[in-house]
Amino acid sequence: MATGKIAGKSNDRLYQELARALLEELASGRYPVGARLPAERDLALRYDVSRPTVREAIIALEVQGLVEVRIGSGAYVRRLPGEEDSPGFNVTAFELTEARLLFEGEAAALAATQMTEADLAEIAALVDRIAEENQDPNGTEQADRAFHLAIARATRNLAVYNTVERLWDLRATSPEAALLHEKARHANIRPVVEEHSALLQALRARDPNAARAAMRAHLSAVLDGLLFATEERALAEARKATQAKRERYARATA
Amino acid sequence: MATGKIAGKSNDRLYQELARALLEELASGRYPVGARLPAERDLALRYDVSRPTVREAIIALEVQGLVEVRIGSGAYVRRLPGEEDSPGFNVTAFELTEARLLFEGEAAALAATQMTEADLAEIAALVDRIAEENQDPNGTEQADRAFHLAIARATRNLAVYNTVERLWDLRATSPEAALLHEKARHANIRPVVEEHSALLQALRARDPNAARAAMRAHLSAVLDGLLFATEERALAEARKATQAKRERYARATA
DNA sequence: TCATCAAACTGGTATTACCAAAGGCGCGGC
DNA sequence: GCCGCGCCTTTGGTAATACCAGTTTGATGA
Repeated sequence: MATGKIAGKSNDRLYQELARALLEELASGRYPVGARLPAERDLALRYDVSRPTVREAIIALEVQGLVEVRIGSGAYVRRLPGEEDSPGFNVTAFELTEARLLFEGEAAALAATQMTEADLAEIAALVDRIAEENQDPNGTEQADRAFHLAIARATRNLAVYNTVERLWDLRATSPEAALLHEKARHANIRPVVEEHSALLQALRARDPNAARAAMRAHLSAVLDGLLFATEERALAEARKATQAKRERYARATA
Repeated sequence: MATGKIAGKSNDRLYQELARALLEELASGRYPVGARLPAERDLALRYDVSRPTVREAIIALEVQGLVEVRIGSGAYVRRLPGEEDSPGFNVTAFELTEARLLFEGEAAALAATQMTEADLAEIAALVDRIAEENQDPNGTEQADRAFHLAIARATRNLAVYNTVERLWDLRATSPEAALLHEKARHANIRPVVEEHSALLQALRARDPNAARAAMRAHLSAVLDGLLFATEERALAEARKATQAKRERYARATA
């Protein structure tokens, strides 16, 4: 038989060892997404444990969202381990900014129609703050982040806010992305303030279409800055691909 | 007694109901961090379930890091629910769908210009699959999810894909959201297939604006379904607020 | 007073049984 | 020959019980 008994010398409880063994089987590709795991009784035989133990292990996987149990049918693979653990592992700075361009553009549009006066005041204050901190690169980044998050919060939609916040934080996941952003930031502080001001003006007018356009223009400029800051040969390909994407998209939506 | 039997009319399995009941007890502050839960045998008596079921529920909590089980001693509260685990804890089904409407609309538009023929073929196949599974509500949901994720993947942007996937999975975070969606799903299977087909057609034409419109129409219909399925007075307020938001936004963007 | 040890308590695992849902297979009708 | 209905097998869901292995507690005796 392929599997046999589990190691057994671990301090873990049996169900934990079994869950780990199953996890490895999932990672090995033996059970692709959508595949059905062997029946509980079969697993019990294979691993030489009792059925309650098998159930405990499967429930552990189920709680983690790895498998989905259908009564009378079986346990099916829902997603592979490691797919969600590191959310944006390979996400590049370009992809990230492209996603922000699309999503935050819509967030700005929604915010323009939903925000309160208090939201507006907070956003306006943050535009000023980023100008004040123009010496400290760290403070600038923080103020920039606060500005974008304030707009997201003004949508009065927690899911939107949470998504925008996460996209911003994903930058920290990739060292290259963070470095690239910092590099691009050194070049141009002033344009950012101007773009933010334009965005604020659109929000003041409560014009969703103008707000969307302003946010897209802003992040489009950020994307340009990233492309400009890219010199390394390692990123040249990604840069080229990104430019091609933008052109294709721009042409089709024109 | 405070606890008594568990509701019992849910579609959840017993261990899930019990886990939820225990979760509420944790949230209520009855068991602060460090406190010991009643013994498995006691819980079994209190909730009128068997000990294996109690164990399954405790393991579900343990996997989520909420309790820590010490052999021979008991299960101890490790941290309270909602402290760190669920990013969008209070996100409602309405907020979630609204966010998806905005973001997935843009994802569809981008996908229309970036997807490969293979992407298109996969998406087309998933439209058929959801029609085939129209009897099995569980299979329908899975096919629906796969369809939306395939479109996100066709953007060739990992950040976009990841965001869409996360928004979908956030549904599972909130029991009410999942329940509401399931309820709304029972009413209308056919429209979903038609809307997906319309979306596919827009993608085939590689028309980003049409794709965005189709996706927005689809999720707008989903949102309508959710609003329709909302009867409980507890949700009435949220429903009203959501409708007001949509009207305000529609008026401003018209 | 303190060390020791046994009994009670607690979780860990196995076994068995029975129920309900799902799915496959064959029979029978059309 | 094809389609549909129903039985029968398979699968997960739950319960009941027993026994083992750690932990805790407290009673007992030095």
